[in-house]
Amino acid sequence: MVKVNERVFKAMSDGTRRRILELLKTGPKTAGEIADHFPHAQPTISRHLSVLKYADLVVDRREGTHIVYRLNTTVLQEWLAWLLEHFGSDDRDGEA
Amino acid sequence: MVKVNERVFKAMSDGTRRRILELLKTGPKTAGEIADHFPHAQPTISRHLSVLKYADLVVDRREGTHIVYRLNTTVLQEWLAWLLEHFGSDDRDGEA
DNA sequence: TGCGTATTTAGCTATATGGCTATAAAATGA
DNA sequence: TCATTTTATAGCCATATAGCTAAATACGCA
Repeated sequence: MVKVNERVFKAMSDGTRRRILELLKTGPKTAGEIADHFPHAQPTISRHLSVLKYADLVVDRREGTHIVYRLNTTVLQEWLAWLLEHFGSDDRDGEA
Repeated sequence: MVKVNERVFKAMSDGTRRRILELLKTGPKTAGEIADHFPHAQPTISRHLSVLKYADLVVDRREGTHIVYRLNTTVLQEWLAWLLEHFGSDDRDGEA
């Protein structure tokens, strides 16, 4: 069983996926709207979305014909917190 | 020309390399000392070190027979800052 | 049911990655 | 110079990744 954290690192290691996440920061978007922002074929973006979903970084919900993706802010923030905990500079006040 | 940031993401996407960085947080180590901490063959660790070096996350210095690796704290911190800027939660005070 | 739209899945290719063993290279000391 | 130690490089293999096109699936509506 792969830890979520590991999947998040893999998901974040691709520039297109990071740009998808940044795009989703502006609000939920359908798969098609997302694909329109990138120079790749639509199935390519679909695959990126599934990687992001596997990492739990995004959540999808069907709405009629469309599938709407939105950021899973919680996982993203938890990942950032993990990073800071492990690699953040230790020059703060209450450092144990 | 690949941006450093991109290389950092790639470098960080591997668990062994992240553990090498965590190890180096405890202070500089020779390549051999680092390799001793992992269940992989020495050349495998050497390759991981070169990936970290390519991302500028570590710096090496020859000391006689040994090669001492140390964290490049600056790049790591700048990467974290970039991450926070792009993906950090915006629910802080002075948000523009 | 049948059609059109939206999206995913399948299947392919090319390249990248991470592991290994064997070998090379650099420094030291006899 | 030669042997020893330390580390890197070369070369190989298996798997993963990212891209594509073509086909399948899901839904809404006539």
